[in-house]
Amino acid sequence: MDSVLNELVASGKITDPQSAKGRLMRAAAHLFKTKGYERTTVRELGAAVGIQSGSLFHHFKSKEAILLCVMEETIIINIARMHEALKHADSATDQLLALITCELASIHTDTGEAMGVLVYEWRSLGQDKQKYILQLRDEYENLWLSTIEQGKAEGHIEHDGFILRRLLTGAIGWTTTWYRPDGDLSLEELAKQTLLMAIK
Amino acid sequence: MDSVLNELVASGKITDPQSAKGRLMRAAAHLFKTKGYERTTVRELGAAVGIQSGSLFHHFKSKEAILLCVMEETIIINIARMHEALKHADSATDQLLALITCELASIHTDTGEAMGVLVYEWRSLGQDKQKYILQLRDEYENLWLSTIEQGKAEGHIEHDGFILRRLLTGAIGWTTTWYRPDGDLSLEELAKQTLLMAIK
DNA sequence: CACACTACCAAGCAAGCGCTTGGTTTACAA
DNA sequence: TTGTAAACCAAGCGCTTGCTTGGTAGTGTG
Repeated sequence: MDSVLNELVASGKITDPQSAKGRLMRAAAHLFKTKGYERTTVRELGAAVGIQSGSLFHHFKSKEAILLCVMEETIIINIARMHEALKHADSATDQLLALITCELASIHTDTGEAMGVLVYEWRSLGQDKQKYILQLRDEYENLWLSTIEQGKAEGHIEHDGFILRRLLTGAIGWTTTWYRPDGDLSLEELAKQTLLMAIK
Repeated sequence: MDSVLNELVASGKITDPQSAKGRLMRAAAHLFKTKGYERTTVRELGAAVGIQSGSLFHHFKSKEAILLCVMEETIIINIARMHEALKHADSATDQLLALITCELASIHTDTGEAMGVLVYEWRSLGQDKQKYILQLRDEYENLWLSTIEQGKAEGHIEHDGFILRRLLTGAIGWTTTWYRPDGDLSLEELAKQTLLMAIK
């Protein structure tokens, strides 16, 4: 299962989560998410994976490089997963639900902490790195926009496409602050309620 | 005009924006919003208002106290403005539109930068201070929830109340990243499009 | 065995941080 | 004119930060 991830690892586009580097990145995502990038020290980072702070710089050339790597791989994984999800949906409404579900899953399953970092810590990147990440995001966003336009063509959507996407981005992203996957509300039900905002 | 603000200043609940302390807080809100709290140094803060870094500590006992003060006063102002806005709306739909407009205005007019700080920098507060701010927020949130419940009673809302409020919080809050008040889209039109997500 | 390479440690440097201190200027009231 | 308090400056302290350095085990290869 999770053939999408396996394929990305096999093709070398993503660090193997089992490797030392992969474990470090997961620990970094956790600390960056819960404490914030700036408030996380390299000493904490090292302690989290059981090595000295200086040894981090054998794997990454700087603390910022760790952040960038976490962000970069997270986007790549979720673009791939989204493409996969779209394959199995037919109508525009189904596709929109698939995108919503996919984005909610990206926030609340394995890549959840990294997604939080991606959204809330981008200011800690240098300008050129910000641009690079933004470029990757564009590819992701275009998947959304074309699906929404299709929904308008089919008459299920009233909103302006750009505005709707942005409102949904906020609504979905914010769930990171309140939604708990192990609570009463299922991810599917949450996705349905979110879809309800988008269609007539 | 802006009698709400004037009254709060007159009653001593809010720092006079004209005073030295008020100017410092505005500068702090600007820097905290654009650079983030942790990446803003007391030296920058001082330079922004034309004093030495050490002199800041004549007005505030710590850097964190500045952050807390910015957040606290921002909530107080916007709770007051929201109460005022609700007075002039009749139906639940009108009231909801009023709340949406009010929250959008809080983000995109005078308190905008401070609101951004409130939303994105709360982790930089110590635990006890976080609780205090959260408490203030509860008062604000209750205004929303009771309005939404009224909308359900009148049959204009399908969503679960808590979920809808949270989705709207995200959708509205996220506008800080993309909406420009001086662009083509008016704040009223944006409010309408947001309302459109909430009602049938 | 010799060599190379990866992964790490122990120690610490230079810079920047929040904040303190002791003293000076300014404003205003008695 | 003198006294008092607020507002500020110049200097720097003590600490933490990201990162560097020189060296050492462990592992695989010819």
